[in-house]
Amino acid sequence: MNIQNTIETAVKQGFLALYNVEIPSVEFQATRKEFEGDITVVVFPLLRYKKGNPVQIGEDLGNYIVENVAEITNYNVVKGFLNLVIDDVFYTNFFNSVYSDTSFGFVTPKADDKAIMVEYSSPNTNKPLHLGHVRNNLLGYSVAEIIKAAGKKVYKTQIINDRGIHICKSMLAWKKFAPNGNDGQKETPENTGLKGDKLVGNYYVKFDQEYKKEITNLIAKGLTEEEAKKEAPLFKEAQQMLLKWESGDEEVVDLWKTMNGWVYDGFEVTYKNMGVNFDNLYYESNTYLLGKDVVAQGLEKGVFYKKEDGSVWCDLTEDGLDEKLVLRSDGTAVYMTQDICTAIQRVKDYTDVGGMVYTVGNEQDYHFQVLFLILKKLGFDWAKQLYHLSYGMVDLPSGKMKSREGTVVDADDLMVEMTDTARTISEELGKLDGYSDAEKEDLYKTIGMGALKYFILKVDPKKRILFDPKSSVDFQGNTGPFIQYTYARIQSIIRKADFDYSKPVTVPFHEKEKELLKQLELFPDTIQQAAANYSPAIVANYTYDLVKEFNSFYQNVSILGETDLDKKIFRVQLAKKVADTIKSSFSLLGINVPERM
RNA sequence: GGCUCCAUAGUUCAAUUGGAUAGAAUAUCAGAUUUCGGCUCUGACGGUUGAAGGUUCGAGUCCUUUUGGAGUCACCA
Repeated sequence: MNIQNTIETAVKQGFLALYNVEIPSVEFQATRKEFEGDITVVVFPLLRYKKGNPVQIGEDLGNYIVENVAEITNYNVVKGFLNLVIDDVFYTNFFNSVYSDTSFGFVTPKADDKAIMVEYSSPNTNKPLHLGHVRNNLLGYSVAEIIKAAGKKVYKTQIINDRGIHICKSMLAWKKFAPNGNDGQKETPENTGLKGDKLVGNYYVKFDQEYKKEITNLIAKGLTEEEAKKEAPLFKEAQQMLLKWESGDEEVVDLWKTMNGWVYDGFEVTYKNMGVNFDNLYYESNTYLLGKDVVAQGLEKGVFYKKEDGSVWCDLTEDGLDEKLVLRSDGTAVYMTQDICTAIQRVKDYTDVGGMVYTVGNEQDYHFQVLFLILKKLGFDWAKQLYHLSYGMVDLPSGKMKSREGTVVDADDLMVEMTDTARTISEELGKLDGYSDAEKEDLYKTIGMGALKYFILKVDPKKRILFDPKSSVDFQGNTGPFIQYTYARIQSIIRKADFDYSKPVTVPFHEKEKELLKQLELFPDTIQQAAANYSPAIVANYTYDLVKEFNSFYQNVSILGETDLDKKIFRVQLAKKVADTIKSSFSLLGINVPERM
């Protein structure tokens, strides 16, 4: 039973005993450092149930709690804030009970609990991943890990947009414009050494360039821009290709398979470097034809209605939204319909799924609002547990990223750049004697990726990020490497602690030790809070606070230099627990920690 | 134009979801340590929380109005 619950019960009992009034809940906060005490009961809200002077009520409650709760030794009241002092014994017990708990803060899911499916990444297969995808991947992966740690079963998934006109553009451009590679054949990843997604991406850009030329020519011949866009031969050809693909034309489908294969190989490398993974994949080419059933179902239930031209709509005007098309007049499905079906399909495939999280940029806020509402109207019980993990754009100082114009920060390039920066800095410090080259490279990657991931994840998801590749990623202050550094330093201490420090001890606390213990105690609650808010930023900021608290302790207190054996043991244990907690909480962000750096 | 989101120190971010004197980092300046690991620590400087009203014991947070920025409003995905 945690201390807060104990006090809450006591406050309720106290209120009943003193004023004969029942209260439903009690509000807590951590006591501010300038006041004496460890936990604070906010008295003001209680005035609703018992009119009176908040200070007097605080005094009464304080008295009652000190008398009735063993762990509380003292109290004071400032305005309407009742500060309670928690006995050291409580913290000693707390520490000894979690010290060797390797899953401290993590909750194991119950067998019959519903699972959550977390979708993220979901790229198009016509271009490489860029900085925007990096934010998406890091967020999605991290939120999945956090929800898992908070006690829910999680499936990580993505839907791959592998069909549509955009794919045909790359295919067509490759077919028409690809020069021959080293072996005399048309360019492939094998004969050029290019990463598959890069190669395909180049042809997507190529298409756009040639297309623009055609448009310009047509406009010069007197067409309007609108007309030119539709009449350009390349565009018409791409449309033809899509029709062929849809009718299962063998040549087109083969090319599509080949080129998508290149892209998947390329993506796999990027995902591996980024440290993210998926439990299953959905392909739009498999799901885009689903839908007729759902439309029929919706019509039957009266959720959808048919217009004269045969198109099917969902009227959401009562909920303050628009009418939404779910089936074109020619009988084909739109994006929304596919999303409805994919959601339903997932629950069919994984029957324990009770909710879903969609990691998609905030430009689709409206889309998901509509999607969730329609699913609710269709009467699925899991529709209440849908969440759109919406995040802001990642901007560059030079302006928006546009993949067609090539003004993007490529994910692979970015990761290489981060690793290089880490290498430069680490080599200057030169603390890596005895490390093999491979170990060093591994470490540089850990640090570089740590910097990148922490930089992106520490910010609230819905805020936009301004990313300056040159100066934004720092290695000092509130950064990943700063935290990794602290971890490595603790490991150094542990390596040097060549005595048996395994036994539980009871020692009087140094002020800094108590602060650290308080911070450690917050960890389980932090995970729950981060899960409830779908926010890795909460975990990141917690870790930073923990590290700051540790550094303050480290500066003020000697660990291995302590002469009292029990104190020395406790300090090593405490340092170790802090390191373990850094490691756990960083694992929730997908960040590794080095033993040395 | 309708709807949604954002705005906090020069800069990058916090603020326990309505709680105490709005906190960190960075940059700048001053100091401590020179030892478990050097990227550690302490302090100073820095704010009318975009603006104006309102709600209440109490507002960065909620409501109204307003300014600026972004997104969205396709038989595109």
